[in-house]
Amino acid sequence: MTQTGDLNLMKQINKSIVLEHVKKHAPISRAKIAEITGLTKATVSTLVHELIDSRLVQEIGEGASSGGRKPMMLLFNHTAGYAVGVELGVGHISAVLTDLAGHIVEHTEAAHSNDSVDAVIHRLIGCIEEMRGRAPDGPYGIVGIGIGIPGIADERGHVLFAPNLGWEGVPLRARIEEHFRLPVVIDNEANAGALGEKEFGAGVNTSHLIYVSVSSGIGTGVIINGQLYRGVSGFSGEIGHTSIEFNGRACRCGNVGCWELYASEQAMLQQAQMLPGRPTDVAALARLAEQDNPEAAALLDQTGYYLGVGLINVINTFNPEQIIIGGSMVALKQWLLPPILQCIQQRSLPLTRAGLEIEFSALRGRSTLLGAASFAITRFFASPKVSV
Amino acid sequence: MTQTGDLNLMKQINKSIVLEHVKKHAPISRAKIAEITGLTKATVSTLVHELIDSRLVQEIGEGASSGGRKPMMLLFNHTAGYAVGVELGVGHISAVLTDLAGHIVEHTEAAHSNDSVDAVIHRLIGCIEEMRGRAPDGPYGIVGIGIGIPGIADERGHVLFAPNLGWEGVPLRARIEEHFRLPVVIDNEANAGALGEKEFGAGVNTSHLIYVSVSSGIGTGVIINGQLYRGVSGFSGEIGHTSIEFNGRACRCGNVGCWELYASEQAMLQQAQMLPGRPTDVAALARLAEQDNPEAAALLDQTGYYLGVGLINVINTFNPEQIIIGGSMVALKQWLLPPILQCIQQRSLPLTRAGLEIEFSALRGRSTLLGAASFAITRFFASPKVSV
DNA sequence: AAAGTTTGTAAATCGATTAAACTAACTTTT
DNA sequence: AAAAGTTAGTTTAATCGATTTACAAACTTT
Repeated sequence: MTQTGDLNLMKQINKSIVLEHVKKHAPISRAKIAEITGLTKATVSTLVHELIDSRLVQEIGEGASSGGRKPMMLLFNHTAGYAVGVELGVGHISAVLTDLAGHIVEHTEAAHSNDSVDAVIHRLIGCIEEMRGRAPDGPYGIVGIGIGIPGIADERGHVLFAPNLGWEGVPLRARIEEHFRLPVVIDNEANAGALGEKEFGAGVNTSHLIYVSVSSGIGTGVIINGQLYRGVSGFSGEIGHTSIEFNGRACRCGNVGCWELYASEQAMLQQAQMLPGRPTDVAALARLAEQDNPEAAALLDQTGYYLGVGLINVINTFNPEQIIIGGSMVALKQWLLPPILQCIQQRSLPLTRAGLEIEFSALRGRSTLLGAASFAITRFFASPKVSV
Repeated sequence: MTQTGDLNLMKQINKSIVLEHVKKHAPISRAKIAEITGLTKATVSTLVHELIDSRLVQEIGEGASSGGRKPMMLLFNHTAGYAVGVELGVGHISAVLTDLAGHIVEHTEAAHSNDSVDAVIHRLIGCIEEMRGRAPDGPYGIVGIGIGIPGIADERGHVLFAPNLGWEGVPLRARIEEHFRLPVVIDNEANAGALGEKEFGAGVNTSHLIYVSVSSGIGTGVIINGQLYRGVSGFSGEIGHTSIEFNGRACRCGNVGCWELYASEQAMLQQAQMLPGRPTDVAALARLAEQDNPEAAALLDQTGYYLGVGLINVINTFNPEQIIIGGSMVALKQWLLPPILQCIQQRSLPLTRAGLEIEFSALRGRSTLLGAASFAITRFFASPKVSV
């Protein structure tokens, strides 16, 4: 049973094209949509009418005339529904409530002691319930829940492997869906981060981007042709565990000389123990660097170099349009970016480098949360019920 | 001007679904196609009628009854047209003529002295002309020409960079199209090889595969969701130039410790100079290994190990369904595969490794040629003129 | 020989887009 | 200020491909 072409598919395609244009070029008139999409004015008119009926689009009033009848301007009704985005960390849970445009309207945080799976899920449900309770009314209410996890999930929403949580084979989606009776999407935190950047962050205009989340480890999310690439079993993007030194130290993953053994926050802070004051977190190290401590500067320089080494591999592998660096190391941008750029300048192919943007996340640690919410929103628009 | 949904698109989708099924499940009846695609019998009937009219499908006779009227069996008419596939090597040109199913019906080879771009193109045109001249008659004649090059081409068919040929900025597609007045597709030889394996080789049932061509260098072709991934500017898959030792030897690409400095044929043969008889090619080394020479065995073991080290990076990056190793090293499969598998067994994540197939090309050096032909065939079926 | 199956076509219907005409509302020109 | 020209959006009829339903043809099984 392949996906065949029928009138239904046709309408679905055109309707989502129209909505996409309203979202992207708002405020916009029906005539303008017809002009830039190539659809006829009549088609756009009927589709817009249906979108207004389903409360996803609003007429906002007349726009300025350009020598004829004034156009009626259209807006995406981003408050027609809300999504919950959750980041499940080690010892920590964050959750946000966003509208359909990814604007955060509520947020909450909680610690968890990570003692048992049930206890963590209980806390998780608590956070989500809080967000649900604070959601404003809207025609669609809460459209879904997205959860970013520090590990791998399969398409059924089972957490296959989350070493830092100590989880293996936890049917998380089923557990949450059972409680809330809402669609739930589970995915890796780096994948969520990548999607967050693509939808609401530095990557809105990019279709080939790699998101590199540098925190205690290094996680990566790969977006190709505007879509997350998950690999055949959801394991793609374990670039943190590619080797940059085949005779290097053994990693707990089984490989040797993994990138994250050199360039992660953990690797850096380990080295930082030899520095004055023994900084134990990024902020402390940043303070030290601000005081022009030469050893701190050298350590940051070296970490940037290691990041660059791995990024060159990413560049030569994917030839991406954009690389976005997220995670806790974003705070060190001013010290890390120069050595990263220098390393890439020296070692990468000029033609591959051309047109490549390397940026730090501008979402200030919320890329994963927004990406998780985006999972739910995307699923909402893809569902046949709304059939946009 | 986006691609919108209209009746034309609808028909195009369904028609290619029908043709795809005829190709894949031939011989097959109209009723069976309707059953497995979900299209109605009437729709299948009219589409098949049009495909027969355009000579792409044939009725081959009645099949066995399963308790009712006998079905009329359909076949893809693979001799309706022919494609030329060319491999442009360093000092060497190969060309094949294939039918629309990728069966090789003619082939030729030629040497070139690589003295000037014009001289090489002249030779190239000669080979293609020979293939064209030997092509049987068919309703569509020669549908196109595909050329695999040892370098990078952009979407206009300009050879941007081919260091081993010494080419830079050669408008190869324009030159060949001008001469033959036929559609020409230019792409990297590894990309062609990947497509060849996907269409006609070990990867026919796979949608996420990585083709690794190990010859003098290491080239890679990445197929994701059944499609070649080319990167934003055509440079994806330079995995041969990812570093596996960040303090290693400098590579001519500008990077350091590149995989191909360790695991390519060239790297191996360089080491082989210390062996008895100083083997200068793969065949000579194979002979030495067959005589149970321990140093040769050790060298092959080491090369397999290096290949494995890089393949683990590929696996952790892409989580592919299949990895196909091609190129001149295929002849050494019996010595290389064990150390490769051992290395992967030891160092890769069990869950990522699960279900992964690692194979050597079974197309015996013709994956690039077949892939090149496949470029032309794919373009033929995608062209609006045929509008399958 | 009758009943049941399966294949493939034919005729009528449906539904979404399109093309063309039209109304509405505005600006510019005379 | 009236006339002419522009632009926005709707209405109406036409088109076209898939679907639904019906049916004829050609089998096998009972």
